[in-house]
Amino acid sequence: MKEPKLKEKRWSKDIEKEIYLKWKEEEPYKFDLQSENPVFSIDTPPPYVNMPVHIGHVTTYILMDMMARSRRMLGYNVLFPLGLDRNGLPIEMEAEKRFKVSLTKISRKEALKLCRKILEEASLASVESFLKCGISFNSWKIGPGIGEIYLTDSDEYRALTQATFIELWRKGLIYEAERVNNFCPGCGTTIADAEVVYEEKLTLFNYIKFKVKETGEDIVIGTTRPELLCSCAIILFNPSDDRYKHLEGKTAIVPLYEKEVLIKAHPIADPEKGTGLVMMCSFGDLTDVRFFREMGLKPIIAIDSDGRMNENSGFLFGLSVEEAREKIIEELKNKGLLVKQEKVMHRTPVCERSGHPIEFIALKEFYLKQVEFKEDMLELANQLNFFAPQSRQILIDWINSVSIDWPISRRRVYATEIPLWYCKSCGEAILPEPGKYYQPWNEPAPVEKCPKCGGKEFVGEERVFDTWFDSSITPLYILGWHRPGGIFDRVKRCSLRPQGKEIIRTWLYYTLLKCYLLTGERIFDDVWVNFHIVDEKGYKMSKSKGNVIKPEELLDRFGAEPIRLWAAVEGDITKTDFKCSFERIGGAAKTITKLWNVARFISIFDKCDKPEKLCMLDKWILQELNKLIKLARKSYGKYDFHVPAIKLRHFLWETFASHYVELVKRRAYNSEGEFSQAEQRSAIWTLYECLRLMLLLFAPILPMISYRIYSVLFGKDVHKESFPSELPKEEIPFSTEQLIELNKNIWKKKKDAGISLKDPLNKFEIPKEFKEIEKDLTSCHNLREVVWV
RNA sequence: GGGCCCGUAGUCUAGUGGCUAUGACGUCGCCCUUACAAGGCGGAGGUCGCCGGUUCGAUUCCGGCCGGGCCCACCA
Repeated sequence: MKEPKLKEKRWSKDIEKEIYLKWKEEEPYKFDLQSENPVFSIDTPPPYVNMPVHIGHVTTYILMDMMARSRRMLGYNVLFPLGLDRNGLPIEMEAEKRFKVSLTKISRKEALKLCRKILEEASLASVESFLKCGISFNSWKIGPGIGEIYLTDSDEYRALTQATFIELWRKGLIYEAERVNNFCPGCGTTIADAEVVYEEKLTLFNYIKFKVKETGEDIVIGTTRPELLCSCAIILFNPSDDRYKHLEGKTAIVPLYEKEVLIKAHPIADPEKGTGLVMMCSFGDLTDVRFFREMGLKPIIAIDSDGRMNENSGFLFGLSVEEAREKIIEELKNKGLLVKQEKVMHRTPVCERSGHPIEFIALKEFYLKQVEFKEDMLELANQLNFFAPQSRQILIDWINSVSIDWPISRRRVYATEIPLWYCKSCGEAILPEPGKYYQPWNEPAPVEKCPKCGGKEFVGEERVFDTWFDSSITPLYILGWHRPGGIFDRVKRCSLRPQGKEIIRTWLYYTLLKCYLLTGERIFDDVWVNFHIVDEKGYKMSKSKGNVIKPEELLDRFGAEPIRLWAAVEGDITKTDFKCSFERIGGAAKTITKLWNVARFISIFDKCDKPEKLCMLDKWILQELNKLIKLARKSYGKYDFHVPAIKLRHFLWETFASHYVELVKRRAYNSEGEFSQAEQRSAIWTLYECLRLMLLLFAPILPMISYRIYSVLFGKDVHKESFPSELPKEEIPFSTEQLIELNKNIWKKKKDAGISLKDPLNKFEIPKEFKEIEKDLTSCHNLREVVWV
């Protein structure tokens, strides 16, 4: 027997390693600035550097890689860069935890030093995992070039963030205002609505006794925020609530503080809630804010920007909100003013990053106008192609819910600085020229004299940007907008934004908004929105649940190709979550082995040229494969790898391996000389041709195994080949189903007769449609006599 | 309270107004048949969530319900 040209007995992650290290070294997927081909650009989500890579990242980047690889084979010049997010609170929070300091309480330079330390230590684990997965990023080097790995805290990136601010400022789209907004005491900064999430928390609903001044009667008010008693401005009941009609216009006395407040009917009070009486405090939530504004009530601010109670709260002064709540409850209890307490589940607004409950505090912040652009944003949302189409609605719902402009300034340290200085004498804001990275707190103003008053002294702005203000320009950055050598002017927009559905209201929305305000157009053609990877039981993976599956663990156990096949075969992640199951990934690994074995078998034969005329059986299998070529071309273009992967796998195991290979084997060997040389050549050529086409179809999904087999057997890089076009149509006298049925019948008959598959069968009836493949049939099944029917 | 999505064998999944509902994993039985036992062959397993309607005919279209997930909203 001949030696297979594929030496290794089976596929292994060691072979994978050889290949990805070679790719890392040679960078075969480098973005080609000279190419004339149409550009296909992918705005890859930049993962946070200091967080461990989640299996969800790995899976979605694998799917993005399939998109990149298939577009390359379809003739596009693909821009597929990796970015790493290094700005903002996650870094700062880790620094605070690790070094046990509050970054806002130490010197700014010191604080930045600690953050840089965290960043230095943050291993490039994510980069390493992506490499092992065979992801075809343009480059593995960090740098400013188009396609290179970019860091969101690099001077280049921050300079661009600042340039966008300067431009938006000049367009009059940014203003500063003091208004009550979401404030996270944990982070010590204002945050946007998009960063607020709600958590069901068990809270005590406290029933507190007030006295009515005029009648001396007691009334009872339920509240979850007793610590705000000092800021109580009015007490409301519903106009339809007969229990309290007699209280209209009377005065209540706030317990402990002995302050007098009005009692009034107002539809905002719900008779069903608590006792039907509600106290309005400044501020328990944003409704209160609105209410105070509408009623012209003067708010009493009880919580300061450090999250502690201020002098207005009297005996609670200096306590944190939680401490204050405990203390005041204690005090109310002691004085017999607390009637009862109920435990209620309460939807509490918390900060998405720190998990700290939100307070409502007025601070001066910069805002980017967005409310007046809602209609434009809805229009953009309708112009985009969403994959899956249902995801569009999530964006539309969010746009419709926008009610205030976007607060973009933050009182933190490790983020892009707001590039502004102020004249010390007249307060005029001084804007620098765009194009450079500025640190106003650390460097002199860009002007000598104030253009307004001629003053010569300036003070630098200390606030920084919301991280989303940085993240919302990734497409502009990767396309090199406003950058020499960039391709933005040529391509105008980014082809594809792939991202998770949980960041539609932040990353997608803000990117569309900002790029629209800057360029006047939609920045993407397509948006691909993915669901998530959950554990085997369907629960979200989290550290606290201890159900996190690390990608490294999977890569170690299976290698990348089985994970990649699983990612395609498991389901449609734009419509549903994937359950991560070792069993299923292991199942995918079998297909990798099968592909390897099939190729190894074919590699036994010496490749030959295409014969003049192909045998009917060979024409048939090529027509079968042609169906897959058609399907894959269509589906890959729509980012659907699921259906083609399933069909490809089935073709490989069933149609090709079980039926075609079994039937053609003896003709390919032709060890007894029963076939002509032309017939033998037809078999061998077709085996190779099928393998070649299968590898081309599999290449975007299984890049490493297809790369290896293709280079050994065909001497070329499969990823530099064009995607196969449809084959010319041939008439086949029998159907695939008929043929499979026929084979199965013969196998079954032999089995029932208790004879071996290679034993002869004396008489067998075969439909005459198969006449043209008679020799293959009789030889394969060892049929002595065929009765044609 | 409003909205969106989902519901097909133990698990995952394809699919369509019409043949006996697709395929995989798992499971059971038999088999080392010379590429592959990480294999081959064969079998079991389903009222396509429930109830109505449209239709000659519904898993598919429509309405309602139940179950699951997500998002939004002023429940103090």
